[in-house]
Amino acid sequence: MSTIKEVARLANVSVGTVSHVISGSVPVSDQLRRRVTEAIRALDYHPNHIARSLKTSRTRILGIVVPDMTIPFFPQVIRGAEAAARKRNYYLVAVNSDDSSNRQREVLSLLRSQRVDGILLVVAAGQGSITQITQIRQSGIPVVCLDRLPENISIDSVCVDDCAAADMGVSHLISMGHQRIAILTGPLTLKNEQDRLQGYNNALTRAGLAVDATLIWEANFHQEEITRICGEHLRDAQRRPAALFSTNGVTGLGVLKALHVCGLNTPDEIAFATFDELTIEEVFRPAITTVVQPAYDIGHRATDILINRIERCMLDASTVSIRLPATLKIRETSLALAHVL
Amino acid sequence: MSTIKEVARLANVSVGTVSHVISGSVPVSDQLRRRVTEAIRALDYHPNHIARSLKTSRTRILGIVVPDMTIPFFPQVIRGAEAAARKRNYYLVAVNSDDSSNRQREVLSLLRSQRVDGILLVVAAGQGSITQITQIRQSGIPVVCLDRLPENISIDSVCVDDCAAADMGVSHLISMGHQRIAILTGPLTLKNEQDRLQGYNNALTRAGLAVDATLIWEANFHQEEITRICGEHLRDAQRRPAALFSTNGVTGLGVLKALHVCGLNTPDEIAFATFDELTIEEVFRPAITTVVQPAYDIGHRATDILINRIERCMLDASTVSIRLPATLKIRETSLALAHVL
DNA sequence: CTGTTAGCGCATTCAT
DNA sequence: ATGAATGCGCTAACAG
Repeated sequence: MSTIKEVARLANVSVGTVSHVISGSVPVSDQLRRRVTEAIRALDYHPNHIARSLKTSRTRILGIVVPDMTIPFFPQVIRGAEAAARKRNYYLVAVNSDDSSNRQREVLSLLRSQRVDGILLVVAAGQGSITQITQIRQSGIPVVCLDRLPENISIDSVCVDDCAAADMGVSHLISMGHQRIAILTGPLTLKNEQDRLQGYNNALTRAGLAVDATLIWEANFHQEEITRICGEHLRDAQRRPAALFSTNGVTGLGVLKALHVCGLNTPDEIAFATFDELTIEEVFRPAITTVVQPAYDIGHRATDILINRIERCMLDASTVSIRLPATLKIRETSLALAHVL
Repeated sequence: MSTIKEVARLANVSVGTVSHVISGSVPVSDQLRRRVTEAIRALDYHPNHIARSLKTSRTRILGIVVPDMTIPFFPQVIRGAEAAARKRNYYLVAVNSDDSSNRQREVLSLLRSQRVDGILLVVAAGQGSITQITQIRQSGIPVVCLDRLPENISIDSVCVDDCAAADMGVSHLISMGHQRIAILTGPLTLKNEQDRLQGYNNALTRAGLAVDATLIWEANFHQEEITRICGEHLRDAQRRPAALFSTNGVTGLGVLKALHVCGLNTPDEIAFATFDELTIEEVFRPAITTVVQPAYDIGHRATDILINRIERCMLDASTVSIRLPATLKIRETSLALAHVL
């Protein structure tokens, strides 16, 4: 790897001049500029960002931490963030936290050690995120939270309007004639899961339906457990709800697996709607009624806010909390039951 | 952000000593060690990797470049790579190339400028990758190619045994009684698409079936175009094949969309098998017969080889080419046609 | 075992 | 408009 010094020697100028033509911050005569660019090409010179960052203490790199990139929602968020970063001349690196607070601590530490200019964070499900976030911010690195918001901390954030989105989905099920509607949530330690549950409550209440605690099923993010938990509730035909709403893609998939295990058909035997697209609805059956989050936009907006913070355009602005609307895609699984019609 | 100097001052030792306790490479007395670790905690000190790397010219960071993280195959590869990297105390950052040679040049340049210790590359579909790879290797950064292999260059690589995998899928269709079998490929400029086509040819030939050029359909990676191309071929009922094999997940999805547009049912009107899982087969219909690649393993193996190269365990070893076997998941879409039975 | 110091590659004053 | 010199934070050699 050639250095700026070698370029300077070949072009027969000083390192300062090379630096100037690269940064463009100081005028350089055409002749020297040409000599320098030629030398750069000849040596296949790539400026050492490491050295540059050590000097400037800025890396133009953003980090994004997500629980698990194999959950389809997150790559979309990342793509949105990447696009926004690119537009403003930043790069984005993505890492997984495995939804583990400990691993999250590790990757955040990595990002700090790498001196990324800012961090986009989808917090892990466990405890301890607040301390981690506080430390990072104290060290001067801006953090924006996406999708999942930590509680008891004032921080820039971008996510869907969870309460309204769940309300919309459940209200739709109600409008299709269903009354006994169950909800399968992720861990309720997560604020956004709580909010989605709240939306469910709101929708029922507004429709004059009683909220039945036995129809609120809390799960986690482990596929087998979700399926087991859901299956247990569905087994008893007497108690079985007319419709089921799940608050995220992972639990949604668990619902489908549980229905499959129990030999239940949707929508004939039970209606179903979920947060997050589970598959390509055009070509696969059942076509699932879905509350679709603007994943790309969430990533994009969050990144814009983050870069604003970094570049001090928003130094004294108070916390920004963006709540984006979700979209309801009505499909087959929420059709009214035959015997209700 | 505190520095090693501040830690040294607070612990009342020299910076050298602090460095020694952090690296563990040089013995330090228990007393000083304790003082130092306390100071580190007190100051919430995070070593500046930037400065360290400038000194050591090693970053312990690996980069992986994939065409598009939203294609489910790639996150799995990345996870495998991440796990392998973590085991050997490296970190992994992932970036997208958008399957564009130009963008690939940009991100590779970024990775070089960041001085990553090694690069995992799934080459973009267009031309120009070879020059890019050659330059990187000349600069001393090891590169391992995954999934897609560039031609005319000797380089470490890990991918599925494309020819055998396609052969397996097509042979299965033949064994189900199909004779007129079409293949929908991605761009044949890609070596692995060529190999998969070769596997198709081999399977037909071995079965004594003629290879019909009008049944070889070449597409690209653009969803709408794939659907259009496939739809055009399927429209004519006279010429329609009995079965269709697609060589990757993106074209596979295009097939399903085209079938949907044409109102064709699989397997009743046309059998179908594809490379790569398109959805969660347990719960969605149609359940598609699939050639499943060991995506996680591909990432894992490639990363191991890369780190071996980096750490010189394999300095003079010749090029390593790993070919992993695929698995055939036989499901509904490849059932024999009713009128054939 | 512990302290001192040179220098990694670059951006940035400050001279000229 | 160009060049020379300084130091970012750290590691590794060396000295003690």
